[in-house]
Amino acid sequence: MVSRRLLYPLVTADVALFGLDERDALRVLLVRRAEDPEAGRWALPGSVLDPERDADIEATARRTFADKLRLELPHVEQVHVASGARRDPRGWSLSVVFAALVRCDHVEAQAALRIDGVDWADPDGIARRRLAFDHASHVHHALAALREKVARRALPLHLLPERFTLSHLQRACEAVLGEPLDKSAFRRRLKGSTELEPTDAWERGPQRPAQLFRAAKGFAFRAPAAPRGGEGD
Amino acid sequence: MVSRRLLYPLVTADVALFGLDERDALRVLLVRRAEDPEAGRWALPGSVLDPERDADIEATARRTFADKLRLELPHVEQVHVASGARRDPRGWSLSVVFAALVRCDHVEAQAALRIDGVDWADPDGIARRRLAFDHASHVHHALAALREKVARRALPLHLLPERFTLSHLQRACEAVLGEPLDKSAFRRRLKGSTELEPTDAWERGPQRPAQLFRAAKGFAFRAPAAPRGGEGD
DNA sequence: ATAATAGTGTCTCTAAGACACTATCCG
DNA sequence: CGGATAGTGTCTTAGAGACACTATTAT
Repeated sequence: MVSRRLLYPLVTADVALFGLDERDALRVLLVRRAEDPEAGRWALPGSVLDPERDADIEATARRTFADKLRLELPHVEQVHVASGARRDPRGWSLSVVFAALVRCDHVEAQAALRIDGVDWADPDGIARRRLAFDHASHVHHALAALREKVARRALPLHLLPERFTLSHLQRACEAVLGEPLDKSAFRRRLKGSTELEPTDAWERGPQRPAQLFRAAKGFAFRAPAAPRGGEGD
Repeated sequence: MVSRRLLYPLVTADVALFGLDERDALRVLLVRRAEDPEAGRWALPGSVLDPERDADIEATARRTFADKLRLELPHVEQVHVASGARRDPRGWSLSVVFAALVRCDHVEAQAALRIDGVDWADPDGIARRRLAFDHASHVHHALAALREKVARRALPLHLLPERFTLSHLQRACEAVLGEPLDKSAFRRRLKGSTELEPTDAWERGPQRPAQLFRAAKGFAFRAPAAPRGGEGD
């Protein structure tokens, strides 16, 4: 084992899966590890690369959820690479960190393979939870990337149900950014957006009905081009 | 060999090193591979991870230049991860792509270990050069990341000599973006910037002298915060 | 009626684009 | 002087922040 590891490090994919709770607060999914290393500790869900099954490292990330939580990931995105000899007791390792967004209600978070607990945690309170390995840093990177994108006007529609009100979308953005947005400016921006489509449906409640919107065809969670010469990827 | 590779993939760091040529056009450094796989083909410089020497994967990237080109990298940044069974004939592999900026004149590009040629290539003409492996895609990712940052108002000072004029900086930004910028707006932006410091020195030539500037202490190649709630990392 | 939320109008401020203008060197 | 590049001033426009306002439901 050791001799192999000298040439070929352990490669894993870890996923920071974000969702909104019933109060529309941002949450990140943690699992409690049932086995060593770091048994009993909370961590991001992740898997070791299996070259026989995984077409690429993103497939490893997606497989994590098929195996452990029976869940298909909608939007997955590379965020960071952490590597080194000391981050995992098993030796030199490299983790590709992914960020993903999901509707919380889509998830039946059930414990599974090598996992004996599942929790939707407050991402800002992560520091106090002493996560396994360097996963606190992973959460930090993923959260920063997510905030950056939303601050740059990407719409986190993957956090919302298929149809949603503009107020709900605003709450989602506020949850990500951690600060309130101005309603008028927010809606002004969306008025001219091609990423949103109004529907005929209206949400009714104990107040004025709100129009429901949905993502336009071909929607992707991307920030629009920068002021000058921004390049799409 | 094969049995190892089933569990532990080949891990490499590839570097897209950008510089400006004597006409201030953007260039990316390519090397010609002297050995198989892909012998004779042009590629990005890169190295296989050596867990005994490399503290992390960025160290692998930096070592590439110490070994092959006797060059210290100033600014290095993760850009992308490419992975899969088919991108390298040796089997399942994972490459972390880094982008780096350097003053061209700092580089004596000399062929070295396993390299029999070195060239500063036009990054936009890369498609025609049929690079080794998936390195054309690497260049594309690195260039997109670089453009994105400069479009978002990060200053690519690492492309310039220690002291430079505002016109020179503008040419550097234009080279990265591939389009002209307005002089007045450009300078207006820099007037209030804390990233630049004027010096007492002036560049003289066959025209009006230009004031020389330098990077402020603690300068880093980062885009300023987004309009609302942008997070530093 | 009130509470609650949806949705709009308007004023101001800032940054940027466009572009003409002045300044200072060399020869 | 002309040629070249450095550096400035000014007009206009687009977008965002602030915030007050109107609209429509349930009870």
